[in-house]
Amino acid sequence: MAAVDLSTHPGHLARRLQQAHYLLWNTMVSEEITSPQFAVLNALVAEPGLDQRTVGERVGLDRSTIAEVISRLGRRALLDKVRDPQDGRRFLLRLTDEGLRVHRKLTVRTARMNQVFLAPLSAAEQDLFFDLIQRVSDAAEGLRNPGEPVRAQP
Amino acid sequence: MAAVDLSTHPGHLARRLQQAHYLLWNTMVSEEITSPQFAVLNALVAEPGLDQRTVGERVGLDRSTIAEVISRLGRRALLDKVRDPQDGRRFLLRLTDEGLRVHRKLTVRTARMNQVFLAPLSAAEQDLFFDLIQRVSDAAEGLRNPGEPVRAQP
DNA sequence: GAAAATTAATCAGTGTGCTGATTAATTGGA
DNA sequence: TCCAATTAATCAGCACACTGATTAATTTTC
Repeated sequence: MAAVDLSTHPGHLARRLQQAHYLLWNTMVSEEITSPQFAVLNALVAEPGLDQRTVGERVGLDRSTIAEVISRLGRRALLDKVRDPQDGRRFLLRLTDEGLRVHRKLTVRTARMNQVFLAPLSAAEQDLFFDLIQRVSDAAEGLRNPGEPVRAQP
Repeated sequence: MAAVDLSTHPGHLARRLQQAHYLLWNTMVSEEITSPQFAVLNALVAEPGLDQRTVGERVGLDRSTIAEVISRLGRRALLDKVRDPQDGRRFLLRLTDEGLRVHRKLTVRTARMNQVFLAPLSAAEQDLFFDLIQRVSDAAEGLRNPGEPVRAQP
């Protein structure tokens, strides 16, 4: 009888939070385009012509996952993939007109969904929510690459 | 040029948080047993003899996912699966001695990992972190089944 | 300028997570 | 009692997510 209370385990809470979000996304935003796919579209709106690896970096997806996400978006004709003439290893990515249109539409719906999702928190609590999660994520991310300290001492 | 700032999108933050957790789990807890697998072991320590569906309910995994997780734990001989003689549809689940041993070992390591993961937050902030995430998750969960209000009026 | 190191993308393999359809067993009602 | 509804589990199909190995192109180094 040495069971643990999972409600004090951040990993468990993170998974539950993502599930809750997935649910709401599906009902309020889109059943075709997923949240990571929207993140990729958004990155390419901000910086058209990025290569695949860099897009992955921007949205926090590894090389394999980003490849699949991009191939799906390509299949739906939401983006174009062109070999970089300067560097034959790279593919340069750019949204199609349809991709831009979808991004615009989902931006509106996503904003509405976020409001509903965060409605149980006051404005001050919402800020705190972002801040706390971001600090924990950043710190864990920092443990990954010990070669790049957050602040180097002289 | 209508790109959005993803750092104010709870879904994006939830995904990043889970990634960060996954990373730390792998290095500090186990490369074989995943966090959801540990959650299942933990549920069966708390309530031995549960059926598959109920375990899924306890840890927040749907019928398909819980089936695969359990089949993996069974393959590793961490739990036993026996037909319920009372109800031939159910399988009753119970940890093996090895399953108990693994749960004990991982409980210690998980506690250590959680400390490291939450280290960037003060004790008060950690409480807040749990509270905010839980409230958002619970509220979204509540939107799912409108037939079960949180508090019924008499 | 050719060999070595690096880098972008892909592939194979594993695991989580969801939905819709199906199968098998149990329960409830006419 | 028998037929209908419900329920537990499985299966097929899709999508995300990571690692390690491979391939192809570029850059570095000697």
